[in-house]
Amino acid sequence: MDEGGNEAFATGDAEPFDGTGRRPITLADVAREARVGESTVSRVLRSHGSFSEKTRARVEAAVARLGYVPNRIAGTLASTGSRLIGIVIPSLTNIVFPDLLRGATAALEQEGFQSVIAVTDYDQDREEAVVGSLLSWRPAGLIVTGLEHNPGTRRRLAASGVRVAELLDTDGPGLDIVVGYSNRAAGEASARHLVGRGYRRIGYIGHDLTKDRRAAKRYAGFRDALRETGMGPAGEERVASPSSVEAGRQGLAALLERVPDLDAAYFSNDDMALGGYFHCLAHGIAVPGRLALFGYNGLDVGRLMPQPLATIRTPRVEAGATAARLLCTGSPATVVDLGFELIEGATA
Amino acid sequence: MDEGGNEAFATGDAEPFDGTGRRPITLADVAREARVGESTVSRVLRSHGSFSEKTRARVEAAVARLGYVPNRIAGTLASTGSRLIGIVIPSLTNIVFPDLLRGATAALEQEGFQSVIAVTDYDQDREEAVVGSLLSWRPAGLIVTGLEHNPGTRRRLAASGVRVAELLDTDGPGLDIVVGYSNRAAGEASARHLVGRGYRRIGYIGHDLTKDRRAAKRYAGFRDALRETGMGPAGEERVASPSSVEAGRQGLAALLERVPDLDAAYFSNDDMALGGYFHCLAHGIAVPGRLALFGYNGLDVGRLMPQPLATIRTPRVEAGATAARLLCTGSPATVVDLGFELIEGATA
DNA sequence: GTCCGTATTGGCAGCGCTGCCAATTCGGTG
DNA sequence: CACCGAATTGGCAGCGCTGCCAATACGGAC
Repeated sequence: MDEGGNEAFATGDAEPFDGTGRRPITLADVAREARVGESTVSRVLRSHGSFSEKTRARVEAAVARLGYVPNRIAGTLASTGSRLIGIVIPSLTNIVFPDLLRGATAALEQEGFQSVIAVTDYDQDREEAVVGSLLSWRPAGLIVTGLEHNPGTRRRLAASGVRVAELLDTDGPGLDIVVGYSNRAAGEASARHLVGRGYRRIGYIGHDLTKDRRAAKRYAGFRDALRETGMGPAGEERVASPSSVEAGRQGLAALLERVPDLDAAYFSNDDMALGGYFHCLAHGIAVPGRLALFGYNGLDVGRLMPQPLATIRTPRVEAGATAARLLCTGSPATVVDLGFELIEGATA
Repeated sequence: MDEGGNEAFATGDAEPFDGTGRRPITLADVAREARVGESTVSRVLRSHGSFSEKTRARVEAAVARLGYVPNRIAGTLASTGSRLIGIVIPSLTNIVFPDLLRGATAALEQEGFQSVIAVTDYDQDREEAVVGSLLSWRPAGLIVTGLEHNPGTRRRLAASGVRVAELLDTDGPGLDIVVGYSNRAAGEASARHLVGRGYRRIGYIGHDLTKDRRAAKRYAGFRDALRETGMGPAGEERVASPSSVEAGRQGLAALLERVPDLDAAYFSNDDMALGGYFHCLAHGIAVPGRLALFGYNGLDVGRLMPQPLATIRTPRVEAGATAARLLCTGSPATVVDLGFELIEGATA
């Protein structure tokens, strides 16, 4: 009607009219603006195939002039594989999973992939649901945590044919790619270390092991290694909540109540151990003279305690990065054991 | 072959053959299997439009038989709006951002949306890049952190017409939806609280404020409030690294070296304050008798220290959830100030 | 039994982009 | 100056799904 007389109507074929937020600009608009074919624009934008320098400049100028943003939804649908990787983690509360995410998203970005994340709250049924949800985005790959999945999840993964990387655990058979370390061995190493340092009344303070399978494996390794020495745990306390500083503090308090002559405490992770340390500080319990403390994960906070925490450092960021890289590069199925490092610290 | 005599081969008319990893199953396959039209399948799967109970059952049976997983890429392209929300955070190292993510993804999931996250490392140029990248997924909305963005980011956001929620800061003009609290007011409240408790030689220990704009605003509020009382900070220490327990410990050590008669330390956040607390423990500095400590964020760990940390609790999870909900429901532009809570603790 | 309004249903044209293939252009070569 | 292989380029058919609209079925009211 008025000037130019158009707007939403893509009437003839000559209505670029990017305007101030009307009809979204498409690749066809760019092609018209640059006076080249659509496929040429596509080639230039993806630096794929051949085109002259002059063409590249024309296309780039048109893109800039129109403020064109490619539509990856359309691009993904048209091409074979997507550039998405789904990441499934049990929790965002425990810093180890953001660490894993950090490694994965950094590597993914480098390879030109984007990540979609989902959280299960340590619930296998929720895992099945979010895996289904992620699969509907037709990702190039999926990163999941641990090796334990319910049958529905396994079936969906298998049926989808999507590559899968299972992280942070190598104690058991994997589906495809496995990147991590042995939680069982970590538990054993912790027990042996404590025994080697002369502790004899060693207790365990853990959280809800039915949900956190990797913590359960560490516990099993710890317990079995202790039994091999003929002693076994001097006492155990399982807090019915997820792991946290608070759970560690309460757990140690409760255990000491029941087993006053404990000389060492093995916690299911560093957060719990930090809670235990706070309990000791608050109650004047000398560490490690009266009670030794041992954690798991090797968090920064443990290193900076007045007495550095004895713990096991796990390569979480590296595991995320490695898994991402293997998925992006289409590695064959494999198991990568990144190992762990025992940190002697000063609390045990 | 065996019982029932079907399985993979829906021998219909032309090679359905889902088989074990062959041609992916599409909605058309389901329609053929259920002997209904494609649009009917679509309607049933989305519970949208009308169809008979008998049809629903037929379709659902076919879906189950074939193990069909809808392709959201195609669905999104065909329909108008996507069910994706992009989330841009500066870091995954500081637990406050996973907290924000937690609130947002939980609310998003409830509304049937999925989140795509990107990390900027506190770099505005990287923010511009990741915003561009997220926009190419044509999200229904974007959640970003803070109010400061470079011109390129603002231009892209405006041009895209996508709804935006800016989080964790209300000190300044927003683009669209703003959910958070005043960092400036938090800094002021901290300063007034310390002054009110009788401290007079109050120092500041912070991290790299050129990148972390919200921490800079807290500092400004803190400094200005102190100046109003006529005293101003007794000393300042800026660690050149991101905030961490280590930075707090080193920062306090350095500041005490220069200003030995400090009677209180205000940290840019709880992680830093925890580091400071560890320094005090390690060096026998009585808290708060000899030195008071004040943090920011209200992390769990602070509450569980032998002496609960004096700090300000911020509603991070709620901010994420609120922003997500406002975006999903298409709320008009608005500013939601969630406020904060001063926790007296025992360290100041 | 006929007719009409409503509940269901199917057909098909795109959504914006990529992959394939044919068409055109460009530089030498003989 | 005609000719040939390589480098560029454009056309167009889908990718799998949704939205629109026409077609059909159903269920009383007459």
